[in-house]
Amino acid sequence: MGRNRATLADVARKAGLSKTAASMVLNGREGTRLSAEAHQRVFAAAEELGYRPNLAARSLRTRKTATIAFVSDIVATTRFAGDLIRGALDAARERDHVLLITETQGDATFEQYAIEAVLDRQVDGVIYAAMATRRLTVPAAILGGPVVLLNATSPDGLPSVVPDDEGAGRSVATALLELGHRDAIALIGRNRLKEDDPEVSLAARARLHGIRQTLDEAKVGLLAECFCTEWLPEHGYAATRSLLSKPERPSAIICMNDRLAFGAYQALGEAGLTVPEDISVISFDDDPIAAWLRPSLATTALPHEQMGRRAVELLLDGGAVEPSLVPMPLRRRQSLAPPAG
Amino acid sequence: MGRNRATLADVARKAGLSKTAASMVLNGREGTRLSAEAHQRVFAAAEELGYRPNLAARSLRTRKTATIAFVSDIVATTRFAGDLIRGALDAARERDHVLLITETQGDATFEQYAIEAVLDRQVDGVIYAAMATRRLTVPAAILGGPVVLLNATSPDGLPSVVPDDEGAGRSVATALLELGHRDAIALIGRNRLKEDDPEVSLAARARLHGIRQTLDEAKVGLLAECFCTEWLPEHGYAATRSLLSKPERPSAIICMNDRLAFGAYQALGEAGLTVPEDISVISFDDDPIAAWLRPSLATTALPHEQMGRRAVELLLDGGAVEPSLVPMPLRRRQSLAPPAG
DNA sequence: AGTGGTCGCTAAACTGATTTAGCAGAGCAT
DNA sequence: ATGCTCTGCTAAATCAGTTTAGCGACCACT
Repeated sequence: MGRNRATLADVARKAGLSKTAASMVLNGREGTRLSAEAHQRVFAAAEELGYRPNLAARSLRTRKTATIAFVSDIVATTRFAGDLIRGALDAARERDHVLLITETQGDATFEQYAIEAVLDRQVDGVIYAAMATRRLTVPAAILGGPVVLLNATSPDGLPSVVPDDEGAGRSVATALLELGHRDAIALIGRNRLKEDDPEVSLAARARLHGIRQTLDEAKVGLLAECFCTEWLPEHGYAATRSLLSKPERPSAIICMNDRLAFGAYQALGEAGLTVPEDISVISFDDDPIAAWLRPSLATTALPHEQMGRRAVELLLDGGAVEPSLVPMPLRRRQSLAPPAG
Repeated sequence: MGRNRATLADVARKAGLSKTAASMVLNGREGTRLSAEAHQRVFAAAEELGYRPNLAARSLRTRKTATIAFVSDIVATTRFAGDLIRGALDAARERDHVLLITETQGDATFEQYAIEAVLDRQVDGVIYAAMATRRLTVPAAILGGPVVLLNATSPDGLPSVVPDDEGAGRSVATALLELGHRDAIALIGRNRLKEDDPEVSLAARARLHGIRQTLDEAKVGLLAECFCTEWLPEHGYAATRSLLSKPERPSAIICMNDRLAFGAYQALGEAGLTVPEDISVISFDDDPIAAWLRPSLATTALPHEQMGRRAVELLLDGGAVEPSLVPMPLRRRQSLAPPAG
């Protein structure tokens, strides 16, 4: 790769100047006293030779690589990871940086390896990303340089970027209240583990808190709360069936994520109920399926692209120490309507 | 990042030997005549200092960075990209390599920039990935070194890795024939653009060809073929409705991808038909939704993880010049049954 | 005439590794 | 005693940049 690239020495020779002069001109150093003509000659020579600096050589001296490590537990299993990466990629490009991506698969050995691999390559900083919003402890090895936590927080008070799940909870509840839903709102997706262990999830508790807070303020109580061991369609399906077997039918269902809502749709369809005429449904995440469902599903979007972007900004431009909360926009879609009759 | 790292000189000093000796011992060079005791001392010193070589310095000399560029058009918009990357990441790790990921967003300027950025960093090779299987022309700039095309082919005969869509077409048709479906099989997702322009898609034509070939051999003809301008749920929905409006009802539907099938499910549900008792459905891709649908959707899986892996193997280990076809396994699920009565 | 300052530029050191060329000493034969 | 080979190791060059220190020419001022 990159055989026959012109070097700085080549440029200097062609311009009839020293490497020093060429280096200074090309780096646009202030305060140098090189003549305008020298500038011309260097630029012309560089242009003509198609000169591009060898960043390995440069970083040996400057200890800057213009490279950021993106270390995450799992990139593949969620379709959100791509957005996180894309946002980071965009922001990095704008700052002339590039991303070295590694995955730990939640395995300590792999993690150790991944971190050594990126540190050996002298990255300028590390974005340590989790695929589920949670609290975690950062491996000591990366604390030697700038670190930003992405979709995670840590007890060490490192800079971090997380979605505003509590705000999303408020948006969801507010949307239903505004439509006139009151005491017939059901919630699907309660989960003790997710709610109580911040190392498993921060989202569950925050979403619940946001919902509760808003409903409390309106003096409205939940009609029912269904617990689910996982947030998968089959659990949403089962929860909805159990919900419908009770005497009081809900006017609206809040699902803790879109996959649960997907299951809920299936159960509602089988029960002959139509969304939103009989029951409104709203949820969290804005998974691609939310827009594909019939009727399309109202949900609050995980702002993953924004978050990835923000992480790079924090890392390179510095900024706030307290967790950076990225708002989750509400996507109003067809699954919302005022309560029936 | 990485302040205070011990250098080779530190190790040599501590071992009471020269940098040369230390370098040779640590690299396990054959044919050197350093004593067993010298080996001991170097290893001990390196261990004690926690020495890790500075790869920027090494690669300046060796012109190897143990880094691969992964350049793709779009990583974010498809949930498959993650699998492609994960496979590549795994294979790279096994070979002590790391991935530098960039995205071109299909924009020529960004592409130019991305390629310069990775070449400046002296990557050992480039994986050039497309998110839709298609034919493309590789930018000349990366032809100076090893290149592998991932999910794409090029007219230049570069090594490439693509899914075996034709084989998938045969699997799908065979599965239906084995269940006893004959002349009442409908196909949803014909698309002239995708079928005729290899720069748009290679999958559509190959899938169609595989299906046709198998049906022809069994002397079976398609009951109907629906064209769709895009392969999205709404188009599958519309196509299925038009299909059901005709007098002859199909016993099975082949959808060109899972999103079309998702739309088909919705239309079938509304028409009061049940899958698979009334109509079998089978498709391509193995999108996560395929397993979430009720009944779960039989489909042929895009082997993205395998493909990512294969690309790295081809790049680093060398190998076949003709396109490497990765099989698409058939996922037999609940949406298949023998034709009704 | 000597001193000091500015201008325009360069030599050489430096980054941290690998690699080439070769040196000192021991052992052996002549 | 000399020459030769082999052993065990090292000095120095090299990779492609950045950075420090400073050199020679010219001018102005006392």
